Amino acid sequence: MFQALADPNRRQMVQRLCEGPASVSELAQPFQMTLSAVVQHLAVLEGAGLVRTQKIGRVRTCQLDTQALRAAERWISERRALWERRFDRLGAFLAEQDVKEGDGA
Amino acid sequence: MFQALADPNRRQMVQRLCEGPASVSELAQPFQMTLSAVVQHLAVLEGAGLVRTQKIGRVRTCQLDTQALRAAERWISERRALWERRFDRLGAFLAEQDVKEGDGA
DNA sequence: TGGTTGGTGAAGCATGAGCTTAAGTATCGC
DNA sequence: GCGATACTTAAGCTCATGCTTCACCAACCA
Repeated sequence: MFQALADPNRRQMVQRLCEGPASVSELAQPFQMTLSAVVQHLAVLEGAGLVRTQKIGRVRTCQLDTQALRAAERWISERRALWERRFDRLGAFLAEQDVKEGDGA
Repeated sequence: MFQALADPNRRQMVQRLCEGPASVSELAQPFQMTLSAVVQHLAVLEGAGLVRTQKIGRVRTCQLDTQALRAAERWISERRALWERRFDRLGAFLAEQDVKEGDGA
């Protein structure tokens, strides 16, 4: 999942898909690379659950699936919150220590 | 940044650092790998701005820096929101297409 | 019907990521 | 001072990743 978002090209594809569904060729258009390469990136994104695709006739249409994005967002925000809460506690503790220091000794 | 979080070992380190600062050796303890390898992971995390470290005497202490986490969170949530807003506008239509495709043909 | 378009699949190649070993440096405790 | 501790640095090895080429199939359309 993070693996999938690690590549700049794939992030750009996600970016593109934010603006609406696209066929494989449309998705490949802004890139220099081969259609083959694009399809491989697409496979990674799909494997990570970031993108869903369906083929109609000979054209495969891709769109974002926000489930995985949600999961990633949650992972990050949980950890951030955890650390920041800890930091607050530490801050309070240090402040208290300070008070005691300045006061007692 | 996403690159840095792409590796499971590094995510585990981040996890560990959520619970408080740690020295390099402490951080390395749960892993099978060499201290060297851990330091290399640490360098990646630090390079991504996820971790800050300072060396006192001969021990280097590491702690989370939530700035980068915040940035990642923002990137994801912006894109998710963008797509979901779009989905709301187009949603009924696309969903209907989906149903017809998957069901009828 | 046959050419063009849109995508698929496999093979191969170059680079980089993740790890190890090994040797080195700076501190700490005795 | 001297050995142990806590890293640091460099080199090398292996396997995964990102890409290309090429052959191929399937649908569209003139």
